[in-house]
Amino acid sequence: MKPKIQSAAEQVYNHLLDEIVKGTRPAGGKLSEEHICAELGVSRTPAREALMLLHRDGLVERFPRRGCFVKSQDPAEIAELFECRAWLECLALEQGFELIPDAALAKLEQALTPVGKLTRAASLKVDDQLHALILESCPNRHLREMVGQMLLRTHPFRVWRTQVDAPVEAISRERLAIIRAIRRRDRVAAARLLREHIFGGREMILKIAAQQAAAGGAGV
Amino acid sequence: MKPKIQSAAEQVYNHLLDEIVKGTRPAGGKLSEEHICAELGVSRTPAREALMLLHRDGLVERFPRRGCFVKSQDPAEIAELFECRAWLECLALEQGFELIPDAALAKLEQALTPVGKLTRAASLKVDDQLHALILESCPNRHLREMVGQMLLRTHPFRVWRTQVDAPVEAISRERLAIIRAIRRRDRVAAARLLREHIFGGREMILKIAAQQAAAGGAGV
DNA sequence: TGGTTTAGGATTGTATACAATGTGCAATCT
DNA sequence: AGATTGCACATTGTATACAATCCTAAACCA
Repeated sequence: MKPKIQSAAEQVYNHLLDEIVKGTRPAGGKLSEEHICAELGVSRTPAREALMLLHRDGLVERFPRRGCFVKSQDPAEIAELFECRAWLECLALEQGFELIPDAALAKLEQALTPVGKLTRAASLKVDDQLHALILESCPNRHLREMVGQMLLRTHPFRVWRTQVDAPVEAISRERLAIIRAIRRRDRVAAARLLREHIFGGREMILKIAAQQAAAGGAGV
Repeated sequence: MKPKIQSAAEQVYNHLLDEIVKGTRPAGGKLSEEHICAELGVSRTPAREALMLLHRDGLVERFPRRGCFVKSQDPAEIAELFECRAWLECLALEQGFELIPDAALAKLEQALTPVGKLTRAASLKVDDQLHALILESCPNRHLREMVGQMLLRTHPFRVWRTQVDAPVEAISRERLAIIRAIRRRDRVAAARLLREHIFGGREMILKIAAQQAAAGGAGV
């Protein structure tokens, strides 16, 4: 493990990325360049660069001469986001289907075996690993990049689920079904289950968004 | 038409984008910040920003502390690029299938009618319009963005075809078949024809790349 | 009282100066 | 002769200063 020295711009980028993805930075919040500089102890140049990178990732909106804001998505946009992710991830799954190593799948299946008593954190971790596995097994680099972007953009919404009483066991069963379908190399079933899994997540997110809109008034 | 005042960074971006897409800047060529400044009469800050945007578009490679280069793609990468574009564009076509206005299709069909005597330029123009139509009719914004990126990244290779005696008439017939399939709302046929059309283009590009590799020695 | 205008402050866009790092060549040593 | 080390140069990364624009709000006029 080398210390991996990284530039100031990368540090700012990673810091802000982490905060946005984890939900620390509220959606719609302003990202003033000077404020970021003061907070992280760098000059405006790397701060600007980091904001541009976050804009590239679709996590930040930039308005010329007005500044940057953490991207706030209305329900329609969220729906489109998950829709697109479902398409692309299913595509990636189908393309790399034969390349997914059974050993990794077995490990994931084992991590899910006592489906009844899984903590939410453990379930989420397996979810990450499953989607990462699908991503990495895709042989087409461009598709990999795009699926990665979709995962990144939808990631901020995952924390929402922790705020609601998500049916952990049912969702874990969905994941298990996907993994087993891949293990027995049932292409169409795996793709269908994956799509349904992502769309199920979308519905849950949209439900929470509707609740928030009803409660908070102003959208996210 | 407002003059649409644009920032220095945008001007540099548009300028370089145009040059790269049109093939004026040779693939693999270095893009020195200072050199660009001197050429376009701006300072290094907007030049850097433009290079970052081109990097985002996948048209420029950035090596830390070493500089930027026009992205040079080996045949395997080119193949992957067109493959990914075919998948995404077919997806976009299917999603926006019913939304493609017949009037626009009719216009394109008319522009192709005397298939025998079409200039290469006219044929390319119709190609642009056809793919733009498919892109714009897709209702999912994220998918639109991604298909747009794919079109951008594959665009530099289109000029290659002008260097070879591409069978203009045959390709025009392919386009006509796609348009007619959409007009009669034959979903599966349209998707299949579009995929074959893009893959055909890929094969042609790869053939030329192989020729260039054989002739020039060093890759693009 | 309500709308318009204009000064003020704050923030982004751009230019430039400085610091850090990589590259290439030449001199030296084995 | 070949490899290696050291130095000079070129280029990128960062910091800071200046210019242009936008937002706010108070003052002004009808």
